[in-house]
Amino acid sequence: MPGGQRRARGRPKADEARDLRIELLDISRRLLDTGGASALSMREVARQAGCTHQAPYHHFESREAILAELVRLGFEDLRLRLKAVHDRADHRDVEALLTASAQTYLAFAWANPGVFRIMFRPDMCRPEIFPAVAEASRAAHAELLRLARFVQAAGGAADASEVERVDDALVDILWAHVHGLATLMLDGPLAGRYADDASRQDMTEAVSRRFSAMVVRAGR
Amino acid sequence: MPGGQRRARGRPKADEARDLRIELLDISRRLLDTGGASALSMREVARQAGCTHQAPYHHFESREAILAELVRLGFEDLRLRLKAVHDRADHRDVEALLTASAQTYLAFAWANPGVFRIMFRPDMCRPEIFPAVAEASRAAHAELLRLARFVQAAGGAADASEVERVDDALVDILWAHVHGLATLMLDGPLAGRYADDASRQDMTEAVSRRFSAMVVRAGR
DNA sequence: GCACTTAAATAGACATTGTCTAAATTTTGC
DNA sequence: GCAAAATTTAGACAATGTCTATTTAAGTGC
Repeated sequence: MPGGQRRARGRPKADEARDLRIELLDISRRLLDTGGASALSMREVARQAGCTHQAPYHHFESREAILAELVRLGFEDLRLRLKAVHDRADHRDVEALLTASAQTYLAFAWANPGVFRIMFRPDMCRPEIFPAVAEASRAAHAELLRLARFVQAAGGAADASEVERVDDALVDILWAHVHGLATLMLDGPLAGRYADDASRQDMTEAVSRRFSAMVVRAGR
Repeated sequence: MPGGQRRARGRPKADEARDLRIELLDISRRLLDTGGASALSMREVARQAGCTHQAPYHHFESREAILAELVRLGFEDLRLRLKAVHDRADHRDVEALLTASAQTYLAFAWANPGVFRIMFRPDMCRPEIFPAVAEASRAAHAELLRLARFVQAAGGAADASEVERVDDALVDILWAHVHGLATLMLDGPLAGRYADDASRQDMTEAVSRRFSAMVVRAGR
């Protein structure tokens, strides 16, 4: 028991209260970013939060529940970012919309590497056990479907709202592109090339532009 | 100690010898496929192999070393598959070559889901600690670079061997596409659509074809 | 204002895990 | 035939996830 004043045994008094839940999430995110999923241990989180190893259990049912909440928030964040791009965009320029969306996806992955890495790993936080995660994932996916509809409409020169049957292959191609790029940028053989912020910006822009042009040209 | 005859304490006699190393790898692969990385514990492997929890340490330095070997073999397998496609292909039809390569990548991921999932996770088996893994990864990457060279040559109507400066953005797009698709097929929102073998075949073929056509058309 | 419930934390225990060290037994090289 | 290497069992340890029990403070109904 080195120096640090021992916390009282029961519920803390009102004036020394804090939102441990938020703190735990922040610490977990940091651990995930710097050391990967294996670095996020319940006890390490507790240690960094300055509480006993059991305190977190009052706020989260289990270690997996912490991951689940982070993933849920991650999908929600991603969805909002994509939605913002969509809402602000000039819908007549589908190529620009596509480019901006791709860059947004990549920016999200870069800003939240730890969470991004587990967002698509059902073994890390099982969607059947955490339905809120599944729902958030669906919602983010829906945002991408909306984008695909616009791309399709641009190809067929129709209005986006009139596109009924979404072209699955196109959606797959779009999603796979950004997702694959994000993965490779973080952990793959491209990691080195995306080291500093400036070059990463350049790269993601170049690739996104090139890809969008390809897709739109193919649609015509 | 239920029924099962206890193994002798020292080195086993020659007639009851077995290649424990191979057995451990097989068991590990199975655990990885069915339960994810967290299901692969040193002790569970040992249990399934019918030895004590320390026996595996003679064949692998650590748990991570087992993962490293599986990943190394995975990259080697992937490289050989891609090389086989390349060597057998009609190089005048770049679009077909591209489609076949993409399908090969997806087929590999589908056949080795457990290993594939950790092949691009440097936190699971650190390349700086296992240089053989880094090398195998580089070699597989090189195979993809070769493919990109052909695609570029087709665009410029030049010979593949004359392509000097490889177009980074193009390589990124190619790799990202197949990698993203594989990830989403295994764990992402596309997982459901790729449930049975037949539909998966159809899907991967359709998407690969569509994508290849896009890329080749953009090159012209 | 007081009893009761709920909230939020500490404390201790347990099984499981990765890995270290030691010991045992067999095969192999000379 | 004997020392060295190979292959295994056995026991110990610290760290982890989580269970139960306990303690104290905050809210709630009468």
